[in-house]
Amino acid sequence: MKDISKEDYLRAIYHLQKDQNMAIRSVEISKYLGISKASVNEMIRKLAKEELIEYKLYSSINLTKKGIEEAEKIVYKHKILESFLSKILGIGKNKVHEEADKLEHGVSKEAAKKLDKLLKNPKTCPHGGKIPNSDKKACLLGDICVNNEATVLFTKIKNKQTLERINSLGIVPEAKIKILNKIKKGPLELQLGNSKIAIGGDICSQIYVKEK
Amino acid sequence: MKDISKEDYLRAIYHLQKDQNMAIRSVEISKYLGISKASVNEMIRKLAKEELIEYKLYSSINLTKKGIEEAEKIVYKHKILESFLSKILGIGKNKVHEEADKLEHGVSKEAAKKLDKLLKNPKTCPHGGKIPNSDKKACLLGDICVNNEATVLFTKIKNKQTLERINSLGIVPEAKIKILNKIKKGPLELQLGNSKIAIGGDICSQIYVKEK
DNA sequence: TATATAAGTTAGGTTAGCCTAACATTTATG
DNA sequence: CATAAATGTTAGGCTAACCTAACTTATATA
Ligand SMILES: [Mn+2]
Ligand SMILES: [Mn+2]
Ligand SMILES: [Mn+2]
Ligand SMILES: [Mn+2]
Repeated sequence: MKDISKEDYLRAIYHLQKDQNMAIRSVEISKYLGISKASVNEMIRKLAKEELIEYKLYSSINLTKKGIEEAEKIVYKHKILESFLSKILGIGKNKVHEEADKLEHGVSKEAAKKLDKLLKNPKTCPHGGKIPNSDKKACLLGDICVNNEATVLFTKIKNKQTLERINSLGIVPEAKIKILNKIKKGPLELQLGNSKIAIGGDICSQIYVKEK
Repeated sequence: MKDISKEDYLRAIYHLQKDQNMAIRSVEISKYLGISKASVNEMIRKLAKEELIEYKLYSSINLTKKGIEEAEKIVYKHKILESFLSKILGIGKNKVHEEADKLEHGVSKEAAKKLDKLLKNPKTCPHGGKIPNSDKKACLLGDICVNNEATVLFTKIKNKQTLERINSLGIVPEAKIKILNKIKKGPLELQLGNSKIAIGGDICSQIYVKEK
């Protein structure tokens, strides 16, 4: 079976980037997957060559739009399988991740959709993680039009200070936002819950969202 | 994921040996799996080293008892998965083999048993093949005691003429037999349907059965 | 801001599982 | 029973995905 490793890397990167809400470091993939830094480095280059991730020498890593698409396909299968194993087969929640990690590479899109339906379209996996809807594609916050609404996926910010600021504004995964106003090459005004905030255009191109 | 190839080889060998009711040739594995003769030769040696098959240079191949056990584990998973994909998910019968071929390596024994129960313990897969019961272990016909009953699994006969004779007596996979009499180092007398037949002791050690 | 520590890279290797081409042995058949 | 065809083996090679050890670059902190 092909691409098993690539799929595991993509799912790992997606998970880490969402978890940290920023671009990730290769050592984290190494720790998450239990694979040496050298091997991770090798795979990182392959994924970059396929334009699934953005990566420069000695720098941090983040998924491209194409990478998010691919990652969500496998995350979707993984979480649907976990739900199936847990809710329908009654297998312990502590065991389902490991088994889904194997099955995710073999299950077809068709079968995953049928499982989804059988489960009555769950929103989350047994561990509480959101099951992605890969029908809606990710884009950058800056691409959303005025008056439209979107959900934050995660950012690709590199700097920790910048991230702190963004997080403290409430720009975190799953946050719902509405674009209020856009000034050419200037800041973006948006509604987030009850508060209105403004974000620089440069940062807007570092935030992945999904349009509602 | 480890042992994927080995499991595919074991399932292929089990299928072929049962299908032909005799020891098989490596070229058949090659054709069945779409793998070169050279590669099959390589794997054959590994399986023989692990005592999963019996094999001598330039000779035919058959599963050992241990090999049957291992093969049945994967055949069981394969057919249960096919049944699940077909009957519960409603995936076309023409597609389920391919998908089960991938999933069989990742599904746990526990999950397979739960699927089995969910399906209400089917006896056959969507293509009509018997789902093996790996609780009962295979042994040689000669090992069965007088008055006991058994089901033929398959033979490990090498010679085509010998096989013809055995097949024509009704010693074919799934045949039910009862041992009527055993003469030390002599022939075995057995009941097969309405007829009583006698089989030489040498042949008895070439027929795998499962005791009832 | 110098230096220690962490992170990332490179070089060199291993293993499983595949391949083709050439050669050896067995089996089938005229 | 000789020879052609089929089957099996060997030699040599390849790729993906891993590894360790040594080295380079970036980051943290005193
Ligand atoms: Mn999981
Ligand atoms: Mn996996
Ligand atoms: Mn099948
Ligand atoms: Mn398989």
